[in-house]
This record gives sequence, C-alpha cells and structure tokens, in this order.
Amino acid sequence: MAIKQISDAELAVMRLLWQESPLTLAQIRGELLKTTAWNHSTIKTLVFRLRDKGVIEPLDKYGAGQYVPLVTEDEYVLAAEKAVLDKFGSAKKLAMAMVRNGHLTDADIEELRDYFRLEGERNG
Amino acid sequence: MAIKQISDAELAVMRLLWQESPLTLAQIRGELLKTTAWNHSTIKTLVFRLRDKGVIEPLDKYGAGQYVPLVTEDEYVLAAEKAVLDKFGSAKKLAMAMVRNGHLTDADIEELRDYFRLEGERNG
DNA sequence: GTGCTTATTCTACATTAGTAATCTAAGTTT
DNA sequence: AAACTTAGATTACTAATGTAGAATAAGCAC
Repeated sequence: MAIKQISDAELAVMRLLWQESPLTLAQIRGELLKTTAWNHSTIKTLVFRLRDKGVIEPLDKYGAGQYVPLVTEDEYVLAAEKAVLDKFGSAKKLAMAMVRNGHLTDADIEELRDYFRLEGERNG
Repeated sequence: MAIKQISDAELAVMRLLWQESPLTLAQIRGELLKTTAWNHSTIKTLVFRLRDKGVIEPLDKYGAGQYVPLVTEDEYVLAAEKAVLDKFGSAKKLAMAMVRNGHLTDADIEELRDYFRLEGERNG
C-alpha cells in the first residue's frame, strides 16, 4: 500500500497535522504563514492535493472543514527512508554524511545503539 | 557552491562515473543496459543534462567523447544529505528509520561511533 | 435574506524529471 | 568516397511540483 509521494511543500502541511489534528484550512494557513509567504491559493492546493492522494481526510463533508492525517509520521518516515536510500550508496554512507555534517550527534548514536537492541529483541 | 540537483535517473550515470572514469557514452550505455531498459536517446539526455548542470565534463571536445565527473561522490552525498534531512524531522528520526527498516546494521552503528570520534578529533 | 467570508472545485502556467525521436556532424569501415 | 555508426544538439511529450487565480457553494453576521 505504498504511501503516495508527498512533495516538500505538501510535507509542511503534514508536519502541522502530525503535531496537532484536526486542523482547519484557516489554522493550517495561519501556521504556514509564520514560516512561509505562500499564497492562500497555494496552501489550499497543497491541502487538496494531500486529500486527493489519500493521506489526509476532512472530518466530515461540509462540516468545519477540519482535516486529519490518515498516515502517521512514522509510517511516512519509514516509507520515505526507503526512497531516500537510493540517493546514497548505502545507509551507512548516509549516516556518515549526517555525522560529518554535524546532524547526528554523539547522543543520537548512543540512542541508536539502544534502539537497535530493542528492535532486535522485538523481532526475536 | 551548491551542487545542482541531480535526479534519480541522472544519479545512475553518476554512480558509474564515480566507480570508474573517464567513460565514453557507449560505455555508460553498456553499463546502464545491464540494469535498465533505457533507450539510447534517454541515456544521452541524462549525460547531456549532467554536463549542462556542470557535474560532469567531456575530456576534450570531439575527442573520444569521454566523460569525467566534476563532483565527487562525497561532495554529492554531503550536499544531498542536507536536502534530504528536510523530509524527516531530524537526522535521528531518519537514522532510526534506517535501523527499523533493517538498513543500518549493528556493525554500521559501531563504525559510526568510531567515525564520530575521528571526526571529533579532526575538528578539535 | 443580503452581503461578507471561507471552503471546495476547477483551471492554469512554469519548471523539472523521465522518456524519447529527429537531425546533423563527425569518425570508422570497406 | 559511400555507407554505417556514433556523438552531439534540438525538440517534444507527459507527469509531478510549486505557485496561484477564478468560479462556485455554503455558513455566518447583521
């Protein structure tokens, strides 16, 4: 059931909804305008495209126009990770780039180790 | 100077050139046809677009039509990492997704720790 | 219930990417 | 040198994305 491609601009909308939902178009607009200069129409287009892609949904037709995500951030991240790996020779190369660019810290790596163990246990 | 966007299809060409260069169009085609069914024209388009973007270069005009990369894989990976992080809340989230999807192994994580230390030393 | 505001739908236009054909120029073969 | 093969340039078409306007419908304010 591969999650349809979510574009960069659309992702900004998803981020809001993952943080808090439902949100109305007006609320989404309000939030986005804090960080972007997107036109109302543009924001509407993004929301409607997301709906058309089936990753968000209005709570009820002609209600308050509130939207909720149908895909969790986790699901999206897992799907996106696969797509993204193609761009790097391997996960390791990507991880090293993250370290080299200072985006993955010491603490992150320690957490990763723990996380890896937990995953190992969970999956036997 | 930001490396221009390299598309997925173009990246397949870059991979070959990073492995071995210079390569002629014919060699590139030969390699790509092992893994894709792309038309000759398509492959030429990819090579020419890469050249237009300034990331590869013919060794000499009207020589044997040999191409060399002007950007190393390392440079590309570091630039791409930044672009890619936008898609995930944080490097940590991406790394965890890599673990969860089984793309980042135990050994990789150990290597990352070592790598982190080395980087730390290098940068004081 | 008339007007203002907002949501929904539809349409649009530029750019990039994936895919490819055509035309021309040059090199290779015989 | 005529034919074949290839490289390079130009052009094209489709889908996705970023960006946005226009038309329509519905809800709210007074």
